[in-house]
Amino acid sequence: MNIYDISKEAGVSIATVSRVLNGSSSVKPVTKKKVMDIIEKYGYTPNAFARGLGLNSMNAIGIICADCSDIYLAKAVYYIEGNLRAGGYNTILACSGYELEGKKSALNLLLNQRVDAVIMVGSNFVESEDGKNEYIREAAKQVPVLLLNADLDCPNVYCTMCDDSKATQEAATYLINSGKREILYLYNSKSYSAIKKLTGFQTALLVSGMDIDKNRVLYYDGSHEDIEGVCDFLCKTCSENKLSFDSVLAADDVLAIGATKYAKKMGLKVPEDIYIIGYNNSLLTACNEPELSSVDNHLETLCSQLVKTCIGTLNHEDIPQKIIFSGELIHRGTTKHI
Amino acid sequence: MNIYDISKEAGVSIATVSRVLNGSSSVKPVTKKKVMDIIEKYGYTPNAFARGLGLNSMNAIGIICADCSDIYLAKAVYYIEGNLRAGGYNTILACSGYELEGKKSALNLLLNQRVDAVIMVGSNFVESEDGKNEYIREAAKQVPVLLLNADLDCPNVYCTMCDDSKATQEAATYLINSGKREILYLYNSKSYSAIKKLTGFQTALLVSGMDIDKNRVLYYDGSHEDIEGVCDFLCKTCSENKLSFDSVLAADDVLAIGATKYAKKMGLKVPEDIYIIGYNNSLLTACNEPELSSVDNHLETLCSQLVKTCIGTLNHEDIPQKIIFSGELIHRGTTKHI
DNA sequence: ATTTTTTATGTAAGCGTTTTCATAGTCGGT
DNA sequence: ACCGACTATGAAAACGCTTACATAAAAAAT
Repeated sequence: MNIYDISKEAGVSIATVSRVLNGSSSVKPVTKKKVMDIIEKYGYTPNAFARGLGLNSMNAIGIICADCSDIYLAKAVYYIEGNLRAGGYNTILACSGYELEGKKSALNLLLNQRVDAVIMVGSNFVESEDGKNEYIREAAKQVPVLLLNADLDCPNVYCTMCDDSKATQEAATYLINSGKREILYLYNSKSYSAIKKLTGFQTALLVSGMDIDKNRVLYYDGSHEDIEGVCDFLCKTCSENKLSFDSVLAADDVLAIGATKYAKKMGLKVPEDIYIIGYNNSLLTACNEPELSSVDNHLETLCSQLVKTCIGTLNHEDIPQKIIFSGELIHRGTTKHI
Repeated sequence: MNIYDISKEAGVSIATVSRVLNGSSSVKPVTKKKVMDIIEKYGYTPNAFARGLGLNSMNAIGIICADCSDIYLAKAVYYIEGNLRAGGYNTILACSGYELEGKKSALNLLLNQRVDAVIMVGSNFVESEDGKNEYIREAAKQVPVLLLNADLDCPNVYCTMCDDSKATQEAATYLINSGKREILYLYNSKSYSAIKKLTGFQTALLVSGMDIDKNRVLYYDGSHEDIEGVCDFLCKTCSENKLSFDSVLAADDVLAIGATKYAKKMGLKVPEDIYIIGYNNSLLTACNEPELSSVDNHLETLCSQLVKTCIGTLNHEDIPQKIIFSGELIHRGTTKHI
């Protein structure tokens, strides 16, 4: 069943059928109805390949994320997919892993599929070391590239992000204002955005006239999901360095929950003895005991804006290259809000 | 840059270039190298649409899931995507929501994209009421349909699943053998598979000569992620019905964690006073306190097998229509293993 | 009534592959 | 040296659509 069959049955040319399908130029209402009826009768749908060949577009957007099973990235993919679908676009998904090679090959895969644009989900896509971002610049020469929670100056690259630096700074400032003086900062990534969060933390300390104690800035090198691993890591590191702290600011909820476990193991009471703040405000916050205070970065809004930007550029609208939202500290049981 | 440009530069016909690209029939090694060199020189990649038109396949598989931000479904999507990519297939993702209409339209979307096969992720895709599964049967007339954790008898539909009924029965039997007599069963879906789990639970009771107390089989109608909601629901329902129980078997980790919250709220000690068992063995088990015992259904194995089946059918291999794995109760802090 | 403008439709040329069929070239066997 | 059997290659059709251009029909203007 192809466009010829339809045109034959309707007694019109294939051009007319095509016009009906695309609703583009003018077709007499009578003709339109006649064609529509036949189309419905046979349940005909145009061949996407042929259409793609003609239009050089498949109405598909590629999404790359490192790991779509990550609780935070999965949410992002979900929101983005929904918005894209609502906008008439399909979503081609590629998970790349966290290594550069994987990212490059996932990107090539999508470009070969002739996606109309590429959305890269997650701060881990922009490296602090700029040379490593060359592959993104290359891709941007072919199609618009949209970054979620990452920042890269490059033509045809559009960034939608939360100001993680500011949000982290605010969270840290809250801890300081609550009288905390021994804040442990926990992070698990060295992406551009991770570095910015760290900077935000340090800025808060400096602004308050506090020293930055390098021992209290810990990088956890394990799996992004391994809560037990975080706890063990803290046990080991803290006993080795005889490290104490009165609060934890984590770059991620998993880290924060690991820290909660550790604190309890040490016999500390949360939040009486120690405050703990996570980041992402994920489902996990509800599992913790007490429930985890966490920085919310309005993921749903970010994603909806990102897709708007995406579709906007595809329609050749004039679109700002960077859109920055603010984060917000959500107070729960692991901090006492004054 | 298209196949003509390559052929011209290499001084051969486009047919030869095509043959080199597809590695199909015989091409003289010298010619092959010559063509390859030119292809690499220009970084040429064939146009996916044109190829799709010719082959009537884009090497893409459609994945439908209700909600790819669900912690369990996201994992499934992740494993499937990885396996598909390793097998040379792309993944087109469509999230359908839990309503029938959404499922139908997501499916149509994918079929219009001319995917080579459709993978439906999640037990919620097969309804107990068989009429509602007609759209799956229709789809199966066009392309192979692969179901993860769902069961449907239909030509060209292939099911890969965990025997949830048996696994649930085993978990319940464990509780009974541990001396529990007032087991609360908690569930939140009425999919085919959810019903089978419930049946497994009931079978365990019957086999042990226990009565099925309908009051202790609770259906939670709220969001799949709302731990607090589950807790509230239990507070309300249990106080209304003056319900007590000495153990909880939940169809899902979120439900189980909600139950843990409730138990603690009531002043019960876990596991001393009450045992709790979840289902899916997700990341959440590690957040609970004590850590949640949960039924693992070997998702990674399921997914890898499902993709094997998928690629097998596409290669017209002889493939069994149903593959059933066993689940396994993983013991952690919410049960005392004897 | 005639000319001009507008609207509706058809014709045919791409789009970039794959693949069938035909043909030229190569090689071993006689 | 010649024939048959392969092997390597090319020419061209097919895939199903979009769209620029051409044209016929209808409407508006004179």
